[in-house]
Amino acid sequence: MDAKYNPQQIENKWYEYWLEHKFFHSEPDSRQPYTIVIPPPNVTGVLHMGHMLNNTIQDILVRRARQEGKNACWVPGTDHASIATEAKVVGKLAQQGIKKTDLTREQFLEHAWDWTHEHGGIILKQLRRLGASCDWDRTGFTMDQMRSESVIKVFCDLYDKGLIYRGVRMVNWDPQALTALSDEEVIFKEHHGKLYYLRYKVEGEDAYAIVATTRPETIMGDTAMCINPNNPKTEWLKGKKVIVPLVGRVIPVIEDDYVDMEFGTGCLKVTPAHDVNDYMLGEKYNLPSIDIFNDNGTLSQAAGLYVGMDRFECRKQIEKDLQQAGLMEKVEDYTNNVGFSERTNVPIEPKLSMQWFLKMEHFAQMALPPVMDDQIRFFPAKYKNTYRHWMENIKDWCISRQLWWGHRIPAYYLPQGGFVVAPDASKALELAKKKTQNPNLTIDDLKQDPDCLDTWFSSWLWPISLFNGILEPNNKEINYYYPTADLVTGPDIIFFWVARMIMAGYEYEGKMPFRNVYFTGIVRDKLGRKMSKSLGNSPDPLELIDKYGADGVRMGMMLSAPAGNDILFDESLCEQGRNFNNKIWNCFRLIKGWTIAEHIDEQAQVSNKLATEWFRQKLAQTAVEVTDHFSKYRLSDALMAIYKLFWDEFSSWYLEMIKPAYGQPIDKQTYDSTLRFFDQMLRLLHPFMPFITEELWQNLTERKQGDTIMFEPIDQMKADIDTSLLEQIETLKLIVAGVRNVRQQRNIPQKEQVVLQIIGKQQFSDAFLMLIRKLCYTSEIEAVEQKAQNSASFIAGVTECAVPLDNFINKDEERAKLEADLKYQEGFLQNVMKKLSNERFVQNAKPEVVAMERKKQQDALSRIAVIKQSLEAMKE
RNA sequence: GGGCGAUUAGCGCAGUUGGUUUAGAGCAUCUGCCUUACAAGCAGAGGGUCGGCGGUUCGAAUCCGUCAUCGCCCACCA
Repeated sequence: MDAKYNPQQIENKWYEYWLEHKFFHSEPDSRQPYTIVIPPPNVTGVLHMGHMLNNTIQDILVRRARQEGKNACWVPGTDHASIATEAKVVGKLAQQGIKKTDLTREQFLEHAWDWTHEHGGIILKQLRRLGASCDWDRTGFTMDQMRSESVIKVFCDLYDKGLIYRGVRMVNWDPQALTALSDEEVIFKEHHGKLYYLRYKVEGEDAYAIVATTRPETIMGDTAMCINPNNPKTEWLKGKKVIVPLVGRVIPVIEDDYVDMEFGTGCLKVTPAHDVNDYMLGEKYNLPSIDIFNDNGTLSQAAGLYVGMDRFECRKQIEKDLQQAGLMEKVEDYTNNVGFSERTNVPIEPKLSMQWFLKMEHFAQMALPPVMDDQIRFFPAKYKNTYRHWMENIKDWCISRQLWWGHRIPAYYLPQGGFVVAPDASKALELAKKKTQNPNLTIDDLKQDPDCLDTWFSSWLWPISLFNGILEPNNKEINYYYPTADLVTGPDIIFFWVARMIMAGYEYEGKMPFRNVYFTGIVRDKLGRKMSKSLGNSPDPLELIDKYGADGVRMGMMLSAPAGNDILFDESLCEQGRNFNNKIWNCFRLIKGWTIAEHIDEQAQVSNKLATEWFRQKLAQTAVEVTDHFSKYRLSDALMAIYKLFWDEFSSWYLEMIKPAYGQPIDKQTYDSTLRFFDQMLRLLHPFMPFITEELWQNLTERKQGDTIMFEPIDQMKADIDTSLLEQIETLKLIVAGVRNVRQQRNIPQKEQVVLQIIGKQQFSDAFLMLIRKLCYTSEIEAVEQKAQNSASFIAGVTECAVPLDNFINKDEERAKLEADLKYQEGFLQNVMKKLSNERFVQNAKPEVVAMERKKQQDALSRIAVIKQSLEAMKE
C-alpha cells in the first residue's frame, strides 16, 4: 500500500459498484421513508460551487438516513429554465445568423430540444463525480410528459377554481427577452444617473413650471402634471394647463397628495403608460395613456418623435434637444434604484399588457401558519421573518411569459372573442362548442394562447409531480414518499420556490411538501466576492475533484459551512480534506500491518485493556454528540467532532497507547477492538466521505460481493458513559504532555529515558502508569513525598509531577516559571473568592454552581500550596 | 425609507434557557523533530479587555438600551 491515498481509481470503482447493485434505488416498503427532492438545476447548466455545497449536504443527509435504516430516496432532476434556456438558444441561433423571428414556433422548439438533448443532463453526470447517491431511475425533468401534463392540469384546475385570471396590468417588461416578468424576477440596483429639470410652459402665460425627472425620454407619454394641493409653492398652478416641452401637447395640472412636496420642484409629470405610480394616478383621474415604447425598448409611432430610437439613446438626444430649445432648467447627478431583469440584466420597463395572473391571497393564508408555528422548520430560523413579510404583503403572481420554451398556456381563443381553458385542443373544442352554441366549430377555429408559463409554475409542483401526485392523486408512491423530509436550498429562492412549493403542497396534498428546510449560504471566494463567471473567480468543481478527490472536496465544503452562513471558499479547505483522507489511509496501513500474537503478553494486555475501554467510551461519547449535531443540522460540527475523534483521540492517543514495538505482534483482543473502532469511525464518517470509507471498510476484513458500508448502522451506546474513566485519561494526557514539555524545553532527546516523579498520595493503577511510561518514554515512575532537588515540575490537573534533571536544571528559569504560575493561580483564586465571599451569590446561585466554585477554590488552594512549597525548596 | 442578521484569536467560526477552572475548537503562525503508519506528518508554544458606551443582575460574550461598522431582504418618491 502506498503511503499516500490516491482517490482517482477508487472513487470511480465504488460509484460503479453502488450503481451496479442499485443501492441508491428506492421502492416503497414497510420502512420509514426519508425523501429529498433535488432543487432541479437548469437542464443546460454546468456544475458550480453552489451546487457542490448544496448537493454535498443533501448527500450527507441521505446517506445518514440510510444508515439509520430508513428507506432513503433522493430524487434528481432538471429544470427547463424557460427564460435562461430560451436566451441561450436565441444566442446560439444568432451566432448562426438565424433570428428567432425568422422561425416558426415549431422550428424554434426543435432547436431548443436539440440544445437540451445536447447539453441536458451534463450537470447530473457531474454530480456523480461528487458521489451523489441519487436514485437515478427516478430522474425527472420539468418539461417531460408527466410533469408537463401535471402543470397543465393544475393550470386548468386553478382557472376553474377562479384563482387564475387574465387582465391588463402594469407588469415588469424585459425589453431584451421580450417578456413579462414576475416581481421576484426584478432586481433593484443602485443606479448613478441624472435628475433633469424640465420647463413646462404654462398655457397662455409667460411662465414655466419646472418638473424634475430621471426619465426625460418619457415626456412624449405625458398626459398630465400633478401637484400636491397643500403645497403653497405650486399653488399658482392650480387649475392651469401646461405644454409638454418639444412635444407641444397641452396637458392639465391635476392635484393629488401622493406628490411629495419636498422632492424636486413639487411638480410631477404623469406618464400613465410607463410608471407604476403614474398608472395609478391615470386610473384615478381618468387620464389617457400613451404607450411610447415598442416591446424591444425603442420609441414607437405613438411617441411621434424619435421613432425607432432606443430608449437610452433617446434620453441622450432629448437632453441635447431640450438644452437647445432652452427648455432644460438644469441637470443634477442623482442616484436612485432601478429595476433590472434577473436574467438579461437590462433595465425593466414598466409596461401595460395583457397577462395571466394567479391570485395569491388564498395561498398565502394556507402557507404562512405552518412555517410560523414550526410544523415546517427553517434552518436557520431567521428566514421565518423574511417568509412572513413576503406572505403578508403578497401580490398576485404574473405567470405568463412571452416565450416559446416552456409549458404553453392551455387557453384557446374563440373566433368571436372570449376563450376557453382546457387541458388539450379537443377538450377545448368541446367547451368552445358549448360556450358558443356553435356545433360547427373546428379545432382550426381555435387559437391557443402563444404564451408560456413561468418556469416556477412547474417547479412549485416538484415534490408532488415527481411522484405523479397531480395526475394520479393518492397513488402508492405519493402516499409513501410525501411529505418529503428535508429540502436543501439557497435563501435566494425562498420566494421563487420554497414558499410556492408550500402553497402547492397544501393546495394539492393538503400537507406540507417537506418538514425541514435547510438554507445553505452563498459560496463566495476568499475575498468575500460572490462567485461568478464574469469575475472568473469560481473554480471548476471537477478540477478540484481531480486534484483533491471527491471526499477531500466534500470535506472542504463542509468544514466551514454552518447553515445559513455564507462560506468563503478557499482551496486550502480541500487540502485539509485531502490531508484528513491521507491520515485515515495511513492509520489503516498501520493497523493492517500488525500481526496477531500467538502468546499473550500479559503486561501489554493490562494497559491495552485500559486503552480500549477508554476509547470505547470516547467513541460512544462522540457518536452521541454527532447524533445531536445532526438533529440540529449542524453538519460542520458533526464532521469536526469526528475529525477530532479520529485524528486526536484515535491516532494520536489511542494508537500510540496500544502500538506494539516495531515488528512485534499485538494481542488478538486489542486488535479486534481496534478494528471495531475503526469500522465504527468509518461508518460515522461515511456520509461525509463516502468513497474512502467504502474502500477501507471493504478491506478491513473479508467482504462478500454486494456488501457495502452504506447500510451499516452506527452504534448508539445507550449505557451511561463512564465519565470518571474519561477524566482519568485526561489527567494522563496532562501528565504525558507535561513530560514532553520538559523534554522540549530542556532539549532532552526522544530516545533518552527520564524518570517521572509523582508527588503525594495519588493512586494510579499499574495500567495507567504503564501507558504513561510508553507514551513519554520514562524508565521509572516513582511515587514520592518530596520531589528531587534538581527537577522540572509541573501540575497536571491537581497532581504535581517532577522530572529530576541533575545538571539540566536552570534554577532561575525554573523559579520564574513557578512564579508566573503562582501569579496566575492567585489571580484565579481571587476571582473565585470574589464570588464566594459575596453573600448574595451564595444565597441566590444554584447549589451546583456554588459547589463548583468551592471545588475551584479547593483546587486552586492546593495548587498554590504546591507551588509555594517548590519555591521554598529552591531557596535552600 | 422599513425590516432582519452579524460584529468573539491573524483568518473563517462555535459558544444551546446568564454561572462548568479568570473565553473554545479548526486553519494559519512560531519552536523543535525526516522517531520504521503518515513531513499531506509528529511533539510543543504563543495569541482575544468577546465592536464602543450605558443599564439590569450576586454574576453578562450571553438579557435590555444606544451608537458605530458590515451584510441581507423588502419598498411605487419622480
